[in-house]
Amino acid sequence: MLPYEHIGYIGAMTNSPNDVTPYRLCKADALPPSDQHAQQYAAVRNAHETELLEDYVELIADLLKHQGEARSTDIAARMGVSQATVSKTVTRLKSLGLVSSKPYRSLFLTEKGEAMAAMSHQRHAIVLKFLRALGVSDHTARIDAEGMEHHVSQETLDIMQRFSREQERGGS
Amino acid sequence: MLPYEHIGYIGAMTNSPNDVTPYRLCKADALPPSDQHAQQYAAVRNAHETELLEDYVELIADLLKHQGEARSTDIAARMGVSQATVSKTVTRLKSLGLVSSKPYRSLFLTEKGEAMAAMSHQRHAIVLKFLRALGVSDHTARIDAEGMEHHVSQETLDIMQRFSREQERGGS
DNA sequence: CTAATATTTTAGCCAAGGTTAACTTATTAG
DNA sequence: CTAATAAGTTAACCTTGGCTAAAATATTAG
Ligand SMILES: [Mn+2]
Ligand SMILES: [Mn+2]
Ligand SMILES: [Mn+2]
Ligand SMILES: [Mn+2]
Repeated sequence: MLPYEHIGYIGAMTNSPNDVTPYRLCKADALPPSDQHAQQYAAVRNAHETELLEDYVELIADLLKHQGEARSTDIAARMGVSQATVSKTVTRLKSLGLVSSKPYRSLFLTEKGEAMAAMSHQRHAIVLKFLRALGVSDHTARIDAEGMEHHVSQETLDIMQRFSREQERGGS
Repeated sequence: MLPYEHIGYIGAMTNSPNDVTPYRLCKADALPPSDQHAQQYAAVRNAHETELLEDYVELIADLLKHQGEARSTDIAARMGVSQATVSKTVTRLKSLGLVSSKPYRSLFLTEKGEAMAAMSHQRHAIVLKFLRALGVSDHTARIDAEGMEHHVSQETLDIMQRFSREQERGGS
């Protein structure tokens, strides 16, 4: 399958009345049709809604696994925010049925929370491994993966995984 | 340079008193040191602050280039939000010195706005091209790029660009 | 020129995610 | 056991980025 099959939108419909744009001028970087463009931004807004929740449950799962318990003071330190912020977000996580806890006590994940944590963790790992396989330094890969992970579709994840696997074999 | 040099954090310092985690159990996916971990999240929060601004100036530049003017009604349609939302965000862009306009008239970019738009556009283009070169479908690549672009460091961008270039030559 | 329509702005609302400061509860030292 | 310290919560505040409904301005049709 060849890349660059759909470059630009030469034949795309445009409903603006003053569409006198000469065909030749905007070759490869014309605007996508309005509705598709809107879909792109909507997908990003969508990702933003769950981003923080995913990071929290992932971190809580990691702390439970590696430290035995997930205290909100650790979360605050690891996230680099105040404890008050953690407290409020945890309240939200509880109201969403992702986390359970008694006041002043350690945190736990619900079934739903564990499911989300597992998926987030796997996705995070795939992206991180891919970036390292690409040749990105560990430090940078970790930073980029933390943000990118929330904006990578399943299709791209599959391709990233395949790439890492091939790299692993054929890697010099 | 071999990948997977720094896997995990076996030798990392941990200051938690109840650190009885057996060495063998958490091999490849131990938690990074607290301060580095916090840096990751801080970088993401940082990106979130400019994300929308970047998308706006980029879109405004695109509209100016392809349609001759940037009306807030077009922005609203392309972003998939209400005109009121656009109006408010444009007020913010103006207060940040990125956009200029007279009331009820079309929008323009300041020098600063154009600079930001140029950088954002280039970064966006690199990410999109990279995803297509990887083999991701055009539709998915556009969606993923719209979100990923804001979380990709210069180091990774350089590597993506090199990858796309090599793909272009050796591509079957 | 006037009336209808389209565009832009404003006002009032909301949720998320951050802050500091003050308070409450747990844990630890003596 | 009590006092000091650590951890967690709550209250009050802020900015961002959404929304709807209403008002103001521009543009277009007749
Ligand atoms: Mn993650
Ligand atoms: Mn993340
Ligand atoms: Mn962009
Ligand atoms: Mn974007």
